[in-house]
Amino acid sequence: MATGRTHRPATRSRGIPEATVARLPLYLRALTALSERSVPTVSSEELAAAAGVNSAKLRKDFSYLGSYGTRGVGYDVEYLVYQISRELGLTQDWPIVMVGIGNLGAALANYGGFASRGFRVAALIDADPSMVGKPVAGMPVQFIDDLERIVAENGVSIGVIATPAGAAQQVCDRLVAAGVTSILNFAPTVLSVPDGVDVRKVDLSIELQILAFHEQRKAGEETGGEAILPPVVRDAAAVTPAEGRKGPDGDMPAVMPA
Amino acid sequence: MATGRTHRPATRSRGIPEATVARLPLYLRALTALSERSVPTVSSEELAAAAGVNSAKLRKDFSYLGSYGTRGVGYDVEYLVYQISRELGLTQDWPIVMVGIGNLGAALANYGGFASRGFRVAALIDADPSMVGKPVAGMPVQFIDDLERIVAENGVSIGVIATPAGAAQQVCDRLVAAGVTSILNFAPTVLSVPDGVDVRKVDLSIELQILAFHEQRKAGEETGGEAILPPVVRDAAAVTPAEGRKGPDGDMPAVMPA
DNA sequence: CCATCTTTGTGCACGCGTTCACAAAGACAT
DNA sequence: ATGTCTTTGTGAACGCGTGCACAAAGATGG
Repeated sequence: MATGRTHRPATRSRGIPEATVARLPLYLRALTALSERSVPTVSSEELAAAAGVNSAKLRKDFSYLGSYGTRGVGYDVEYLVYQISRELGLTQDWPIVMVGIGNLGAALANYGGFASRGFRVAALIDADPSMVGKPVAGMPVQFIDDLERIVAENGVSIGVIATPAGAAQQVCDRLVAAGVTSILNFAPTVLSVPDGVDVRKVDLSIELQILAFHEQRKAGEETGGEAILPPVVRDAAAVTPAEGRKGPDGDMPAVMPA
Repeated sequence: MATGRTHRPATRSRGIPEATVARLPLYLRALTALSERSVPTVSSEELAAAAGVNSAKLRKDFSYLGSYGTRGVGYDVEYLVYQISRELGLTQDWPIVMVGIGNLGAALANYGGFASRGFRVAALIDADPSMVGKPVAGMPVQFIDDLERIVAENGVSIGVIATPAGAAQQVCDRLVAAGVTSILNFAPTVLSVPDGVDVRKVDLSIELQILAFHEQRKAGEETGGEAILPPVVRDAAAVTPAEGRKGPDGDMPAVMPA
């Protein structure tokens, strides 16, 4: 299992930087809102504020796409919407399959943001026979045995995994074998995929843990002026790693199960 | 500051790099799995493989926490689980409130990963009166008017927003005013918060759009050796931005509504 | 046509994060 | 104790992303 290469070499010289690509949807959303209000043009300063980024960063981002602005005026909203949409590949229709129609999967299927921007849910797939046929988001759930057929018949290249962690890798393998080359993973697991397959990962509990870290730091700082030592616990488990290797001693607080 | 002979981690300063913090939950998950299988020690190479990262990166990440490994052996699993948990602030209990109990909010409330690692859902809040009192994930939904009281009584410092986009900023303002200093936002909006408040954002459609970009590039590359021009459309809207500013002309494909 | 004003596009410097490569440190065998 | 072997911890180089600051470009007005 020497796979596991989830990140790409990113040696695209004339490519658009990853960080820029990640912001393009942000700009697109802000521009769409302006478009709906029939705003004809927008300056980098205004658009940057709406997207929550620095204006210099925004201009540099757009410079990778080309010179689409007019100096002294700004950017044409409609034109920019089209250019970014095209760059992101949203001018075409992307059929996607969603595997794992539990609580989260059903919520995602119902989530409007999925279907609204060029993405079309081609099928909902689950491994639970009692789910099969039940309508979710106006669409009958299909059995996982049909996964390969569904992917092939619909030309699906993007899959969404919302299964439990234990099933995710297996589902991933089947999706990849069937021809899917991009995966959005909601299961709390690291997926191994061959080269050429992109995986993006959304993990709810990880985000919370990152917030908790910052929250703890804030709380620790306002306690006093201590700048070096952590605020609280520093006594228990303050042993050297070597001697801490004994066997079944459960003095650690059970922080989590899975 | 580069003293060669400080046996203590003096340069621990106080700042763990953001990128490292974002990976700590990943390591923690892998370590927890090892712990459940009663694996006593693990090498950086093995753990890195399980977490899907480079082993050098993992060692450098751990070096920010201190010298918790044993050369020639590896890391003590239980000890490392405890150290990372403490660093992330997971040894304490974090009460959180979730606002917006629609499809997504209900799914999140039911999602085990939330409650499992030191986080406790203190309250579910919604603005829809018909939702109030209904049990979701074994907990009655409360009305949004009680938001401030709930936050204060439970000492909540972390809030999760799963409302529609239109309501997110308003809810955010109320949470912040009530004392919440960390927000996890699932609504597709840019939130404005005062300094000192952390916001993390999970946007499902943005992730899909990023995947679509890479997917399009893959498709374009395998078409042929064209290296400069984009694969397809290059005729329509190939006008200068200046003259494209006319009024109500809908020749752009309607890519999305909201 | 010229002057002025606005806003873009970008060269440049800087800081962060990643990766390599290796010395130091400890385990283990003899 | 000594040597060998394994694995950590980290110095250093490198590349990417960010933000500043400004010249170029075009609009606008006289």
